[in-house]
Amino acid sequence: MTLKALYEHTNCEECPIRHRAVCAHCEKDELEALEKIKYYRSFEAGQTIIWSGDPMNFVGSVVSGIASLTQTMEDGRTQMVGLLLPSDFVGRPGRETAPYDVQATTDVVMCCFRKKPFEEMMASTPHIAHRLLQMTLDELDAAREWMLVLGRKTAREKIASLLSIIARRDASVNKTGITGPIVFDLPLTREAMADYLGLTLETVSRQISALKKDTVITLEGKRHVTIPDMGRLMEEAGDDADGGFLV
Amino acid sequence: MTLKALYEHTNCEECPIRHRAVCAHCEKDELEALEKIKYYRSFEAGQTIIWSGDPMNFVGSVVSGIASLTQTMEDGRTQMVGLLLPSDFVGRPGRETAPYDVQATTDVVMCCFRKKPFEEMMASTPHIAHRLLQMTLDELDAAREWMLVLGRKTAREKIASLLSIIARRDASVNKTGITGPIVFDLPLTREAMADYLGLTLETVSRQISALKKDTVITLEGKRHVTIPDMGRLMEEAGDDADGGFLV
DNA sequence: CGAGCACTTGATCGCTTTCAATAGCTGTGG
DNA sequence: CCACAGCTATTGAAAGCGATCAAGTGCTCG
Repeated sequence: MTLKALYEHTNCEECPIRHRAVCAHCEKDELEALEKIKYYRSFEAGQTIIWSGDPMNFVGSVVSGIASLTQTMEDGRTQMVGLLLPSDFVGRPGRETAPYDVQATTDVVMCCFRKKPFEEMMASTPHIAHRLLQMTLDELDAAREWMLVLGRKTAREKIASLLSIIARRDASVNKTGITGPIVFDLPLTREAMADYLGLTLETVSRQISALKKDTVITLEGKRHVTIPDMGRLMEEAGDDADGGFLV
Repeated sequence: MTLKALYEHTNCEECPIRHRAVCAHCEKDELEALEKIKYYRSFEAGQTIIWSGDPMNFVGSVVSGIASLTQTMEDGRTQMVGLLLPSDFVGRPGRETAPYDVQATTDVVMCCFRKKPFEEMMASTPHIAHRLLQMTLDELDAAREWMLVLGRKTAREKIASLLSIIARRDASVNKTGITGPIVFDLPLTREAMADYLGLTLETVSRQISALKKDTVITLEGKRHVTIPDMGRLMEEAGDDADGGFLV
């Protein structure tokens, strides 16, 4: 697999997620120890990385691409409960089986560690445990933010909220200022957006069309989005346009 | 305040949440250090413990009673994003201002630490940091479980889910077996349940009446609930009655 | 050119909300 | 002791939003 080969010999110092991942606070010697037990795996878009209920032999970080955590009810209803971006961590030290499906939404490369050695490292390396705590607290905040979206926002507000999150992340990665138009590609299908937002894909499609008609967004093709006025989008999301960027 | 006096001199060894709270893994000497910086505060039902946006001077554990984390939109829509039971932790080390309102749902007693000394303790006491990581991961799981409820379940299933959670917790606290009827008092008003479930209080009331009519539950007064058949309730919640108790 | 997939759009249905009236309970004061 | 305010909860009727069912578009790939 070409992607895998691409990452096979990357060393941690040059890793694109070095400063944000679970290893962010590690000293040089700690990094070397991690380097010895890490390995890369790549997954194609659509592939299931881990099945809910299966034993988890490894933990790891998303290096590139987007993965999702999904819960499914017996009758097939599904809800996405997490969106994993580069640097996000997968797996819970100490847990035996996976509680959710983990799926590659785009092509994904992960930096993996077998669970046992990683747990041992964690016990002896406070920097890793501390960083993991920080990241988990951030994820908890994000999950709670999303509970407000799921529980109380209208379909239109839900779409605007999702677009605003993706736009903000993109602006922060690309160091684009928050003035002027923001342009990005949607990394999710309509169906994935629906699973994230607790909607049907038809409703997602309709609301995107409506936002387009009202010039809150512009579309080229199905996925390429332009946000002419970020403040406007955040109003549509029901967020306070002032406070929103502090997140 | 009498409640406060009641807890003023409690020592940690006898503390009812000793084995579950953030201090659970502490050794005797670590506990003594914590003991020196702790203090108790009590709050009456309905009181706001912390206002969203306010500086957080302390962190702490719920000793008794129930508190809730709530987010509010500008137009007044509110969503509960966390239910804090005894032993649950409030506050995030390293954070300056509170992201949510924390409200006392019943009378509440908290074991508090000023933030600064607690952060210092945490840095020097891996047992505390490790326990906090565990607890945060558990909360994250609970939040994600709730995202499925909010995003994909019907009103009836939402109510059944909430009742089943409360019933399970009660059964585990009281060491009641899971066979035979379960009896408990609802600690939440209809409005609080609605805020938790992303519903209106009218819908909550209607669905409770419906579950009563269908003998899934029995009510004495407005709050005293009997669950004759837990398996039945879990079916109504849309959960797998087999797997559900493993949580 | 046709199959397959992602997406859009239309029409209708039904669940939850909204608006509104009422009941039951508790505490207060004449 | 009763009247009444204030609160929580229930119930009814109507409206609205998103789901469901269904058809059709546009694109890519064999």
